[in-house]
Amino acid sequence: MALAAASAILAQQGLEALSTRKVAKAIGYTVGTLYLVFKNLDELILHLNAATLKELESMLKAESTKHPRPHEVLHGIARVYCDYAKHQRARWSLLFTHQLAPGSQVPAWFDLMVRELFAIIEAPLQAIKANTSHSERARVARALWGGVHGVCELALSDKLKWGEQVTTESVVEVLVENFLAGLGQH
Amino acid sequence: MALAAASAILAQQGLEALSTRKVAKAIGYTVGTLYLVFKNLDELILHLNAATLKELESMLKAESTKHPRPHEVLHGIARVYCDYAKHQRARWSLLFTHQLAPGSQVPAWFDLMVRELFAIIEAPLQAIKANTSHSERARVARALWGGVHGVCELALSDKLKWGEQVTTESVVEVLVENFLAGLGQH
DNA sequence: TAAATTTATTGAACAGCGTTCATAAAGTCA
DNA sequence: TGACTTTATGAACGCTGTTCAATAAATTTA
Repeated sequence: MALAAASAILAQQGLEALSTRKVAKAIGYTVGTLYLVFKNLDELILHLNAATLKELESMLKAESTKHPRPHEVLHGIARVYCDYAKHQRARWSLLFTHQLAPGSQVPAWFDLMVRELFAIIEAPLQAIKANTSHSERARVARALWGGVHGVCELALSDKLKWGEQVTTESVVEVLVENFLAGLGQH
Repeated sequence: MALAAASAILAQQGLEALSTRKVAKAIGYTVGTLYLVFKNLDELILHLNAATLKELESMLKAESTKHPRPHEVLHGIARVYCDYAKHQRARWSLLFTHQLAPGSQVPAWFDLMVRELFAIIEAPLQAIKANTSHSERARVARALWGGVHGVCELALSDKLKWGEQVTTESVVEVLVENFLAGLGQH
């Protein structure tokens, strides 16, 4: 209930509007009660982020099966990723904006979810470049995905300051296209 | 004074610790006075970000002159960018974390600074691929830089979940290397 | 110099935030 | 019914951004 309410607040009122009191009120309880379910707001956000990761994962996996060739798979999931970021802006932002308190670290099960997401990208990369070491494949996947993510982030927050005929999709396209072309060359 | 104090707070106590009261106290004034200088916290941050952009610009420009070949220039400034992000974490984060209130938009002089930063990246790209249209060059520069930025961001906030032998620099290296290789191919 | 006016500064106030905790209500079992 | 456990409350604390009438200081005018 709390997670659904939080998700709704994010969708309707944005990142900044998310607060324990609003979530509590939305589900008909008081703040104190919410703190019996979640240790603190960070933990609530963590679980919300987990749900977001799950959603993203299923969407990317679905897209993966649509294309026969690995290049198309990567272009496809990049596009899906951008779309998700655009349409679920606040929820997506929360994934990255949220930085946990210094000292504490993300639980292992969350780490695992992230790794599984990266596995979706590593698979077609493996198909493009076979016989690469595990760490090399991880490096390439993270370079590509960090890249796609960065373009989405800057584009959505309007920080790339491009002209009008330049769209987010076309920039992501350029990034993936050139990266994969370069990858095939080596 | 206020900007210097804010910068110090960011460096010593991190992003979250930045508040109008702390800045005011640090310069020996009360909150009210600070609001006579800046309309609100957003405006203070805007000016702080402008200073950050200036600093970044001069560092990237300095690095640009160090290398004769455009490939080396781009690798060099990518490295400088990562270093800056790593060592001035909070200030750098503030550049991107900070999202202005809905409706209002960044002033024109700030936009111009961003465009000038991108010009530093567009120059070596122009050398690599001459005879490309203005908008195409803008697209390529933003794809590359969005990418480098994304890798830095995810790496610094520890969200890429790679193994231990994978460093931030090596991932950025992979991204730039492959992108430029692909660019040369087309 | 004295008064008038402008400028600079204050500090209290408001609403909201995350978080805690003694208190109270509701449910369970003997 | 009484004892015990679970569930929920709401007031409180210290923090946040922001505003604004009141005050102090500096400057200008008479």
